[in-house]
Amino acid sequence: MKLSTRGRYGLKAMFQLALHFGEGPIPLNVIASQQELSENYLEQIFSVLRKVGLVKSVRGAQGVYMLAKHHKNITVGNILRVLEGDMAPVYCVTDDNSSCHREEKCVTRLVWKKMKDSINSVIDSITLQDMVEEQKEIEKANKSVGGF
Amino acid sequence: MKLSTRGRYGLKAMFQLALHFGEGPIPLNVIASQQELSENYLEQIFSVLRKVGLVKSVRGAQGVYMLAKHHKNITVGNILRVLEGDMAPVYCVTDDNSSCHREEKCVTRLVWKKMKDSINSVIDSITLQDMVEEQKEIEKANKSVGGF
DNA sequence: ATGAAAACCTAGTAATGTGGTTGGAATTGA
DNA sequence: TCAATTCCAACCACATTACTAGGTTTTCAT
Repeated sequence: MKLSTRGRYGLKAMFQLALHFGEGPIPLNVIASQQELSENYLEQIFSVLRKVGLVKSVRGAQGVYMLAKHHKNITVGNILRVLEGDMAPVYCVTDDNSSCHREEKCVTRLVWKKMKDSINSVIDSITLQDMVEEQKEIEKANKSVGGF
Repeated sequence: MKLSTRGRYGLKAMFQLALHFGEGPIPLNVIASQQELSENYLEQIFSVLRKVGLVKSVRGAQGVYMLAKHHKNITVGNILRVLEGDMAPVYCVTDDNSSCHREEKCVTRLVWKKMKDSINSVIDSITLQDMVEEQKEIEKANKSVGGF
């Protein structure tokens, strides 16, 4: 029951983009080195994010990535579902479930359903903007106690 | 972000034990064939469940497994945490987290924490008894519409 | 124009985890 | 005593993960 690196790296990188939203877009190698990730690997992740319209890119020298829309309109759920697939604990409660002939009569399925709904309700309620604001709070708190 | 078969099979099997709580214990091969699972594989799962005290066993011919305590006192969370490990979406919010030098200052960590808490709150709120009662409800509903 | 820097793309690959199987030993009721 | 069952340890094939490698394309700066 663990997320893969795709979801983890992807969210972290998107959060970085959101943090520097006003200050112009960022090339990928900067994000990669900030987060100590492989640039090539992060590229693959961003390729997916771009194709679903969560980020935009500018090609060529001085090329960059940027959020495709305001970070208040991007939720953690948007990102994770793209990178991890349907956020369901078992396949029989995914959106594209074709299997599971027992369907409704299965009580364990109800349990999985509750887990799924709970997970999605959390990740859909957190936007990148929420995270940015939280970050600013933390920085402020640290500064007021003398930093570090 | 999927459960492994261990968690899925384990919960289903424990649910079977709970369903037949009054009617005496059940040998593993019965459960295995009911759920169409490998008996040997299920044994490995029950070995773990026994060692943590969720089930008891009787050895020898006519050997059986039974719940170690009343099914109202066993939650889905009890079972899943044993079979899947800490139900956290990433390692940095597991109980035995030794890594993650950033610790408190990390906003994404707060997101993972919320996911973890949400998941655990769901699975800890459902007991095997709840599932048994739900099953009885379903059966009753089916019967009253003419069965099948 | 040209070179460098970046996005973009595809294939391969080592390590790890998953989901078992195999084959037995120990225990005990009939 | 034998058959049924729990118990145990090792092994194994396959899939997935988390990359790396090595390019192609695009575009800016000079």
